[in-house]
Amino acid sequence: MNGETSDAVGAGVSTERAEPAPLGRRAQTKRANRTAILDAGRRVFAGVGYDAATVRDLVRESGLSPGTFYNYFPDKQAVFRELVDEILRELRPRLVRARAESIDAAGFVRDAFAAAVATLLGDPDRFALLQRSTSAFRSCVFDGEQLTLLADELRTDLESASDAGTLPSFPAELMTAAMIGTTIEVGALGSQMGRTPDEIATFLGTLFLSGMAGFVTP
Amino acid sequence: MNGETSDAVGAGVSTERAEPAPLGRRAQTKRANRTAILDAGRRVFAGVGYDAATVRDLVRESGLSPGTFYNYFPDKQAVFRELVDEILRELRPRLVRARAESIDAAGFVRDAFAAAVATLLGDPDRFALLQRSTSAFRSCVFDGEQLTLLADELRTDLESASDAGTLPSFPAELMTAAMIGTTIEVGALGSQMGRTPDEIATFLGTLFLSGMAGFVTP
DNA sequence: CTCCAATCTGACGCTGGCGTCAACTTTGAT
DNA sequence: ATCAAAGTTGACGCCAGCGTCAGATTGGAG
Repeated sequence: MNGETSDAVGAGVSTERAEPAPLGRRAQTKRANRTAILDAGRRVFAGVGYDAATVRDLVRESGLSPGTFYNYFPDKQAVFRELVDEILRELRPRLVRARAESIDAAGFVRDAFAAAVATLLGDPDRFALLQRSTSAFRSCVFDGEQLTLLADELRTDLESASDAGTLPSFPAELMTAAMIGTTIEVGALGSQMGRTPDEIATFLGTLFLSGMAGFVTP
Repeated sequence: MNGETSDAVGAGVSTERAEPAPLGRRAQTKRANRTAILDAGRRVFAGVGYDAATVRDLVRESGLSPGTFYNYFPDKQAVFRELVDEILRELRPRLVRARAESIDAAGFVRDAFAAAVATLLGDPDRFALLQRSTSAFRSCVFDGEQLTLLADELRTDLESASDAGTLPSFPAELMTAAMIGTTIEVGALGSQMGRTPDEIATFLGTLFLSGMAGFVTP
């Protein structure tokens, strides 16, 4: 609890470092509370689904009180959004990496699905959230910026692959929609019927890879 | 579930004919009220979506009163279920016909998607309902018997086509899930981005037809 | 140690939607 | 024309969940 108040000293330092715990008790609980609410969100949304969940559920589960909740988030949607954003922020770089590391189009398609499925279905709570709140997930996802970015990146990749002749030419927007939508859909249904993430990813990869081949090149 | 009370009279007649209006005033309003509620449901669900809709909305829109509503349906879910069932009851025979009339696997796949898309997206209210209540639609659909039947028929067809060698062999359950899910998904997203039902159906047909080819035959 | 500001708390009032039911209207049989 | 049964009506009581705010608590600067 000091580090920075002594301005003379910190002059050139600080702003970058966040590690050595210059965290005051205040900031600590603040962080802890926020985390508690988000954790509660993960559990509650995974448990009863977004629609059925109430702010009170989150409050109860977080161990805080209603007033405090509203100090951190304006409503349950904000919590949900944050959770979804978190997932997408994790997914995006994974997809970028899958693209960068794969040598051909086939590899890219397969690896991208593998990354997506791993990210979305890897963790049990996340999986449950996806299963029980598909629609909320979808609408949150579609008006947030993360998915727009993700979809843009994907579409761009698809288009440049098409242009380069590596992949045939198809309606990129529809294909993007299909890939994202089908992943969510088959992910949920597939795991409901007991398929492993690997099986699901392989299935999706095969389906889309060949599916794309069905479109005539320009 | 009605029209039979006039047992003495109808002796030889009735059950088949519904036209000549042997309908008492009583039965007439009964039918009219039920219809009014279902119509209200179509409009309301299409307008604000299932989750946001309230029984009061249905009541208001139908022009009846709360008490009357509860004479016909126990809650809004029952109304929604009925509407969904209606759609599926229409879809099922269309799919059967598509299969019967098509000469090869390619035709079957394309025609089936065309039929599905036409049924689901043909009517504006239906389209809106699908767009705004995807999740409710999905869950209603998945615990109702109609989709089970539909999915079973589809899976059976796919499996026998696989066995006959007309189509390659693939995980039929996953493929079924993918086809149904992707249709809903791409249908909603595609129409949101202004694609016509035809374009959507063609896209889906092409994607899946070639997609299936990617799986090795046994 | 003192004290202000930041933060937490939970009881409170409010809203909106739910399902009911006693009173009323309509139907159709006699 | 009469009347019982069927059906309709909407005001009513109820309750879950919301967001707030006055007062209690806590952190940390002096």
